Amino acid sequence: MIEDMVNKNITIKDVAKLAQVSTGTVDRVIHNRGKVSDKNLKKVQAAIKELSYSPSQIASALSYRKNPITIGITYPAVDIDFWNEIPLGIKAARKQLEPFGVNIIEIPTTSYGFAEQNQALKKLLEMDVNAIIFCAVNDFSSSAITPPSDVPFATIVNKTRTKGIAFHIGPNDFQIGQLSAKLASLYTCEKGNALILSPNASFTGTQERVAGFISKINQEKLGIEVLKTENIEGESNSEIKKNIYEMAIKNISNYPELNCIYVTNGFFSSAADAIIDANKVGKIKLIGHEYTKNMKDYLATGALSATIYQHQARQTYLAIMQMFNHLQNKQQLENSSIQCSIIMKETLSIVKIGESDLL
Amino acid sequence: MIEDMVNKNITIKDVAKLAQVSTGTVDRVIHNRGKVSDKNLKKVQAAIKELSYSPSQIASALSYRKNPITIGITYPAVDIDFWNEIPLGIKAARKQLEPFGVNIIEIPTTSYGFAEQNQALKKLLEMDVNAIIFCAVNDFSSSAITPPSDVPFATIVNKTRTKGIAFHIGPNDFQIGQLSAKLASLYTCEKGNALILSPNASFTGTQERVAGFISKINQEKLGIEVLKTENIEGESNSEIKKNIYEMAIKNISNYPELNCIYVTNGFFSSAADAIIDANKVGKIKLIGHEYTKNMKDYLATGALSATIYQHQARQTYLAIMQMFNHLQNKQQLENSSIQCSIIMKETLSIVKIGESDLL
DNA sequence: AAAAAAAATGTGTGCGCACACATTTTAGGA
DNA sequence: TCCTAAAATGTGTGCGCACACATTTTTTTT
Repeated sequence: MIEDMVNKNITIKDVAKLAQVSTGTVDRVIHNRGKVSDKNLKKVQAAIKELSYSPSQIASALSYRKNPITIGITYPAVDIDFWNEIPLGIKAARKQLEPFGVNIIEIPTTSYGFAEQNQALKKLLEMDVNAIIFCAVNDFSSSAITPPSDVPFATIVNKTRTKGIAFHIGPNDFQIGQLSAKLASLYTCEKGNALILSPNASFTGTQERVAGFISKINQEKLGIEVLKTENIEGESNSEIKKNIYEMAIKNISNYPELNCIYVTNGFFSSAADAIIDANKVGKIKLIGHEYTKNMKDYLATGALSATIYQHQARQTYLAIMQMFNHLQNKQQLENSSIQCSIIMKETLSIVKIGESDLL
Repeated sequence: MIEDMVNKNITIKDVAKLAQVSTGTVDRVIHNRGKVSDKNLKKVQAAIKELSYSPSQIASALSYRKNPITIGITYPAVDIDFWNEIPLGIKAARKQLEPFGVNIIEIPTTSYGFAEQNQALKKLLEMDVNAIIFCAVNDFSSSAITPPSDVPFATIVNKTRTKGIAFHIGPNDFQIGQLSAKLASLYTCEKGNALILSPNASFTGTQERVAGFISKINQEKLGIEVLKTENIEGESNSEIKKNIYEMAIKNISNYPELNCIYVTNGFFSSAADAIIDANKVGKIKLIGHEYTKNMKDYLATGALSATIYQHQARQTYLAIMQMFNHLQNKQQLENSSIQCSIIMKETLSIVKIGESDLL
């Protein structure tokens, strides 16, 4: 009774003693290394249960330093604010895991192409990483990308239908599409005539958002009519931006009643420019996605009303941390959706961005 | 050159070797234990810098287990959803820090009273805690509560003007008051006639929120007129709720043009009930604060439009973690504001609540 | 100048685990 | 039954640090 009060740490030794075996045997049981007789296996398992023993993470980590864990991550290093956040998450995870002797290898790709992504994956596997985090963009259910079978493989940002994925962390794009519709409704006082501009419309996330947006409108009396939906593609970012701008200008003049534009990703600024140039600031409400460095002015003037931000740095950080906990402490892997934030003029200083965003 | 490639861990031994002293001396320098000659002090500091050495957290933690860190926390265990979240944050921190041998002692108080809070503080100090987290409610600038001088003392939830506080983590109440005003404006299409109900109006946070709300309206053309501001007090929660309800009913009948109620804390449900009973659902928009278990129905029917939630569990968790990092790794302490979330029908499944909210 | 006190410095052990390696036990074959 | 291979079990070392304690050096006192 009194001994119970003394919060003595249960160690592998205690287990060994109770099970009447050596610490080596206990170790073998814990790590499923085999080479243990049935009799002792059961005794040790019983002892572990009775003492409710769990290995000390730090002692374990200290010991592991001899052959450290390596986690690989690949992502598109396309120079827009969206992707620039990924390395911030990596940096934070690296800092936190460095004392644990964890090695994080990052291989950025210069494009969204499957070929380059596959090459990056191959490189990581050649470097004998213990796990891989993959920034998904296109849905590669077509098996353009094949997750390795021997190494845990997780995705962030965009969900895919591919088999063999250990876990996924990302936004629920359908729901944030619905939320976008609600914001559009609020900003237009339930009298909205909306244009949907969908850049990179082939990406899974984009499609989900549009679906969510439409579904919400049909499902509830939000007072929004979608006048037109434009899918916008382009070879380069600048081309996409140009096309968005032109498409916005065109539709603004085509539809005098237009009072709302929904841009389904982080390219909203081109639409904002169009609204400004068409002298429609305040008259046309713009709803978009993500956080960009230059959005502050757009918010201040009202050229942009609100965006929904998916905290990419946090996604990255969480994925790495979960992978680490899995490798080191055998924690189970599970999908989780990331919490998204509404960014408006009034929340700009409340929402945490990028690195400041991790906890 | 080639040696640089081998990512050898720099240890205290390497530092000792370079500085031509023993590891014991290096240890003394690192921990400011004194008893080191000036000459050696400088040599060691130089060596640490040259090797850019930083102690291994895990090895340190393992060693510390001999006399573990204890963190004390006290909070009002008043049985409302708001305060019920604090223990969730404690639980999560405890789980994460348990392998580090950290002890977390919690002393709930049954009231908001200074007397009981002081008693809890005293108890914690008697138990030789290494740090204290204090859930502030009233501003105790009047020195009703005196932070101990020898133990780091942090506050969460409400900011106070008291001296000697190591750091504070909490919402920026003025800003969320401003955001509330914006939401009120959006939901009333810039044609708002608002009633402010301010329960526990003596609390710092409440006052700040009202100030933010009013300031935002005056500062921008939000199209809201505040018809009346009611400060509501009461001896018990049930009395406060009753008073809110009655005050709402009274004002609803007094002001036929009333179409918006702002409740400055988590007691919004009484106002929602009043709106329902007055048959004004949809006509009067209700903006409140925090998350409560029963809010889902209010949101679904439209009796409640939106609240702003301050993630109390996360505040608690972050405060404990920061304190731990300070004690164990000498990390510097700093104030930080918590990210708040807008809760509306459309975000209910996106926002993370309570325990699920920590990362 | 020797003795005593104080300051500075060095040494060694344990924290709990992982894993290589040594030793013992058991099973299999002659 | 004895010998050998295989299976099972036990032992010991290092991971990097904190801290008690032992030892050495310097300063002060007589």
